[in-house]
Amino acid sequence: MPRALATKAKIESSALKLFAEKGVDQTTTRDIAAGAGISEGAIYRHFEGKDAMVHELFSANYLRLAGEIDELQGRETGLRRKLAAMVGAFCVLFEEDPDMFRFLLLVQHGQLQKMPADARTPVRVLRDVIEDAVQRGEIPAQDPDVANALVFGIVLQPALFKVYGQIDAPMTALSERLTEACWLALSGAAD
Amino acid sequence: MPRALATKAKIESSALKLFAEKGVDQTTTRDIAAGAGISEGAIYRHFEGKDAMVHELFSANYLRLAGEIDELQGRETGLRRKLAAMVGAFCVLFEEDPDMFRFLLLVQHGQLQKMPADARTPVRVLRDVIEDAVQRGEIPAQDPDVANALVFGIVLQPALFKVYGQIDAPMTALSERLTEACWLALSGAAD
DNA sequence: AATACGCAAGTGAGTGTTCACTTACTTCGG
DNA sequence: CCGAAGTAAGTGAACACTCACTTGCGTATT
Repeated sequence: MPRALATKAKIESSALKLFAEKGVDQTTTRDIAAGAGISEGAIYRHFEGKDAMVHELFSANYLRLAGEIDELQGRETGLRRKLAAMVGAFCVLFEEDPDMFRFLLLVQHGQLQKMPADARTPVRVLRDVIEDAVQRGEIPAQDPDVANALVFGIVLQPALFKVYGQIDAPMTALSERLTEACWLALSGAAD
Repeated sequence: MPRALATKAKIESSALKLFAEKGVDQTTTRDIAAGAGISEGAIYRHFEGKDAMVHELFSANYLRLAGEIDELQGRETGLRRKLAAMVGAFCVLFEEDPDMFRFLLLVQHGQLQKMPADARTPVRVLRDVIEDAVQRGEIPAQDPDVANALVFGIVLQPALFKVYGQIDAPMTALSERLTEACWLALSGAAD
């Protein structure tokens, strides 16, 4: 890896960790530099500023997550199997890098609006899957945005509880339970 | 209302609105004073500081919410009816004061840890209801924390989507749909 | 193969601004 | 008339960002 990219990666990893730990506003550029083992000024060789850094970090990780979920979902047929694949992937990724999810959950409030309207986000990926399932008659007709929210809630809230230490079990152990809950919530719609 | 209480209420309402709109860190004590129509110094006659104000605001509203939900739940018998009462109350309260919920959702990350461990929070209220239902054999035995997370996710995520403008329908219109989803998620447990 | 050159990367001591909070003083109400 | 409530101009600290300078690396030249 070229020197520049290596440094940028060190900055990103330090920032992500600190942001997840203390929040963006409580993390200073000094902290980030110290964590990365470089000087404060060096940050500005790689990022336009702190805000741009947060946005870049959010956008890259959020879209990558969408891509991975979309990829896995595309390999399966039928809503039930697609759900299992997506939920399973989310759980594995969460266990692999909890800091990243904590960061995404933490800053989403401010960042979601800054995403281009046509961006392929996790929200859009899931929405498409649900609309397709309705079209095929796999689940009853229902408001796709509400259905979307139900699935997101069922998956994200346990992750949040895990972050807060309110759930001990690893997310991967909950994968099937969550998939089943999503399936029931979507098939039992009386909309 | 005595003058002092009236002023404090004006400060609280201004702060809550601004916090919900721009986030705590992007809201200055100046903004709050301007919104309340008083001088900046006056804030410090009523609050120890900004941090204390945030905590007070969070804690009071969070516990009041728990109290109201608990009250309503206590009047019903059977998990199904208790869920309907709690979800319904949440939806009505959300419509009445969306800023407050946006505020609670926004600052919870930082504030939840500061709550005393024995505080009667919404999380505890719901947990008790679920454990009781398991005890009575109304739903299968299951991890109460996971069950808790499912219900919270099913109710909160649609509210979040509403805050983000991703759902148009008023929360009150979703009340029954959400109650049903909670019920299905809890009864269909294969834990 | 050795040297010189140019530029990207890195440094760290500023710098100006913003902001929470203070203080000395005034006004109001019972 | 006294104490609580309110004011407005500070004050100091923190912080994102800059700038003048140095270091290190790839490449071209001899």
